[in-house]
Amino acid sequence: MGLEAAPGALEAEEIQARGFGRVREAHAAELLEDYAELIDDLVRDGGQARATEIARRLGVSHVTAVKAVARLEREGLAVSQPHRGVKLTEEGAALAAHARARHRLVLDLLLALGVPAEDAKADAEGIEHHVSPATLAAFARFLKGK
Amino acid sequence: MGLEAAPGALEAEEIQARGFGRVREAHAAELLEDYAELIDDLVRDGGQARATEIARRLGVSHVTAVKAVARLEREGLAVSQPHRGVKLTEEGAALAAHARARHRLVLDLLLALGVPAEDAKADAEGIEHHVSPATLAAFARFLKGK
DNA sequence: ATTTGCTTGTAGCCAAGGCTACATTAACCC
DNA sequence: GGGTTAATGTAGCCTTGGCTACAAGCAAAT
Repeated sequence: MGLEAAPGALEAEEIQARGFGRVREAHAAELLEDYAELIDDLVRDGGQARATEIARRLGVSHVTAVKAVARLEREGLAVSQPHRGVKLTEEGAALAAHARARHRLVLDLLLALGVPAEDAKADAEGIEHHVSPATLAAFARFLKGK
Repeated sequence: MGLEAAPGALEAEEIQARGFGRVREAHAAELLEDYAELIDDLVRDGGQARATEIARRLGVSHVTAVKAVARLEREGLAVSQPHRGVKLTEEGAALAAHARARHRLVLDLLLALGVPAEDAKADAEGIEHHVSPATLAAFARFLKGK
């Protein structure tokens, strides 16, 4: 593979495969982003992000939340002390900020296109993780030019 | 939970949790959709959908593709004979048609918003699975009114 | 200071979606 | 027909993201 004739068709297939690969990577990243974003939210308007609270907001068991937090720590995005909640590191906060901005933009776009608020909120949650910078830029352009 | 005061805040949290739950469900469904769509493609313009070819297009090992096909069969979406390729059942074909239409619409929307073709293709692959009927309808409306 | 109750932690399970390495089977070309 | 090559299948492993059930810790009320 790689040095054949008929480059058109082959390229298209490779782009397709790459696309799927990208989706798989996005999935791996999205959990971290969701957790980071939520922790940031909780700290902002509560001062603390407790595992139980995180679990409740995400609709998962506390164990799942704790495991996810452990993963955040492993990746250097958060720190937590046993009974004193979770805090984001600088890197984690940056990730959260980025995710939040993207989320906001996606949501605004959906609303601008006339999607009902509830659906827009729910869909934005899923869509945001699959929006490349190029697409995000296009969204921003559209919203500005409106 | 459920009978407290301050219904506003609680409701918002529940909507959030529901949104995340929806995303998780979408993930479980999307693999099936991707495979169904691809199999449909391959059968259309090749007559056959072989496991190896599916694997190549998706950028995964043949084993992974075979396992996914087995899951499609388990769910009644496809049938396959050992060395004679995979075919979609009626239900599988319906799923594929639905996924294809949605995919097309998402892609068209991205293109209409000025996203470069390559990025649009890659992003559509990820976004399509998180677009609710309401959002899809809004996309269609926008494209028509353009 | 004890009890009671919420929050954390631990153990052990499951399915999905990946992989590599090895075995088998079909197909095609002499 | 026999052999080579490519497609399938099988075994066994890993990680993620879920779960339940049980154990331990902290805090607050009596």
